[in-house]
Amino acid sequence: MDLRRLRYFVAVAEARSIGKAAERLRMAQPPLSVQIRKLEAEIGAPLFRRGTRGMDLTEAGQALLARASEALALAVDGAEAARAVASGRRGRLSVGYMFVLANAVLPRLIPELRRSVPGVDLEFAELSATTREARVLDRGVTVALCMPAINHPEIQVARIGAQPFMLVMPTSSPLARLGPVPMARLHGRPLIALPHPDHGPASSAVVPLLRRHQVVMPIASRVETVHSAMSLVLAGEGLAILPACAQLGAPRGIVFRPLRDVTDSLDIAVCWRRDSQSPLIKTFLKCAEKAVARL
Amino acid sequence: MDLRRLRYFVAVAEARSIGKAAERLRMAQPPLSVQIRKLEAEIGAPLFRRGTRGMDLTEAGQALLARASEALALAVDGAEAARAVASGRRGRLSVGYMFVLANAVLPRLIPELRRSVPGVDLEFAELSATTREARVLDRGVTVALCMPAINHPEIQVARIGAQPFMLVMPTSSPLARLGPVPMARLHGRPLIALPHPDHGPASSAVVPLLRRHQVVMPIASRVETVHSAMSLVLAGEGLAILPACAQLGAPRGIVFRPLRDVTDSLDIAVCWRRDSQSPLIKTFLKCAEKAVARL
DNA sequence: CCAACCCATACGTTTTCGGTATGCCAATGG
DNA sequence: CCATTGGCATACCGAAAACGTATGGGTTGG
Repeated sequence: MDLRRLRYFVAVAEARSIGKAAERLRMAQPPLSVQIRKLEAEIGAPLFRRGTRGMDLTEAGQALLARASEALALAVDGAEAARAVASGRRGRLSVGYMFVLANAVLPRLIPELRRSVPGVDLEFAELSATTREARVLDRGVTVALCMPAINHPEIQVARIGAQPFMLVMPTSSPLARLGPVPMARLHGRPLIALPHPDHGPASSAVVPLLRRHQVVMPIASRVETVHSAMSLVLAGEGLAILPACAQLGAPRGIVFRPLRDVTDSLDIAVCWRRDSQSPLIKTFLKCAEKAVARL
Repeated sequence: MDLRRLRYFVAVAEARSIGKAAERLRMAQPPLSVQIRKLEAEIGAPLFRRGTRGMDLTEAGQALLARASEALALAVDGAEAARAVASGRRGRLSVGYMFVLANAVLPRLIPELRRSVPGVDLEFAELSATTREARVLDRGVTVALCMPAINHPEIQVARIGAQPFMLVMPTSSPLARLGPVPMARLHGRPLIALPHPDHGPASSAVVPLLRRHQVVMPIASRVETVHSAMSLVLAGEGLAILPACAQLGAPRGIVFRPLRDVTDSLDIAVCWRRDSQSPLIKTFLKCAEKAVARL
């Protein structure tokens, strides 16, 4: 069962004549006649009534015609769909994001994406610090919006922005009355720590910052998300040092203050499998840069 | 875009390996590899990710796979459908019937047909004496249930029964009190005549009968259907001589009586185009014979 | 470091397809 | 009534495509 034969068959059925169909197919009449007879032999039944004034479909031919033209359309549509996906006009883009960035970035990013790639099915998935690397590697997500970037040889990273660290405390804290808080004022206070993804669960993203200023903060709790961190801060468990953008998701009763003479920041990055050939990645990158531009 | 390539593609996609797919397709691995690459060249995009442990569909490949397997299924289904129609397991059978036979034959015929050819779309169309020949020739109906048979070189006829002529009159007629009516009693009475289809509108189907018995009946009216004839008989316009089966459709106030010493009858016949290759005709013939058997 | 596995490439053989030439049949027209 | 025309079928040849065998290259696992 050859698709070419079906194409020929449909052409003959529509032209009601082998000669006319051959002309439209830009081929000679005899080989077309041969192909039609071969198709009939393959089916095992005549598909046309040969009249003296052309060809006419038998009922068996009509039954075949309906399916054949549909199959034909599906085949070309399949090819076109594959091309569309390969070119990025259609397809699926699964976006992973870390919760810190959700409030700050997604409201700008999602509409921008929908405008840029209207034919693409978008899917969003929250990533945790512990699973984000695996989700990128196993293609659970096409791209990941991370802070900080993933560090892995198979994963490509594009830095699209950064967020300075800020001090996070309850509104009632005496430090909240200050403007930029001197690092020295933090010495000895309990810290709600987020581990740095690259350095294991016992680490903290702000260890280098504290060490540089010779400030020691005992770690009161270790949490996975900025949200948890802010909850514990609100509960009076301690202070946190979080990227500025977390402020957008902060509950009532929490304030953010800059740290005086501190320029440390966490990178915002787009990460994807180095061997991913999805053409949507560069489009996504543009959208993400735009969304992060004036944070 | 070749259906073979699509078949190969689907096989490789399902086996997730060229080697395995080649085995299932009973061919060597290299040509299959070549065909897949040719398909990718035709599409213009890679359809598989080549890993060291086999092949894996890209998103473009997934988009193609859905359509390709559907197209494949449609192609084989089309072939199967054509075979089914050619063999008579499926298809359409358009049955033409003349009104005289409707009441007597259809109630038996239709259930019998539906049982015999359950996959076939049945269609019934009433035929008039003037158009029945044309409807068979132009394939408006596949078969025609006629009385009498159609007489035409292109039309094949199978006689499946006959109906004797009977005298039709109002219940109030004095002749209705007799048993078999002697032909001589009809002499001079007005006749409601049905034209014989073969002999033009000015003929009558009972001319030979009357002539043989040397009976003359002036023609009061010419009508097209037995129904009209009976209406006029009821209205007192004259007598009619109709095939016995018309009795089943007779209105109240009409009686049928046999004619003494008369064995003339009208054939019931199935008629179809001699060049029609519908396998349903012989099945229909069996059903029609059964339906007519004990009229 | 070698063996196993899997895909890609190369080349010769075979199948199949398309083109040209021609025959056959029926309908049409003088 | 014969010639012409229009349409499909058959025969043969050259070209293209596909298949099989042999072989190379890269990665995984022992």
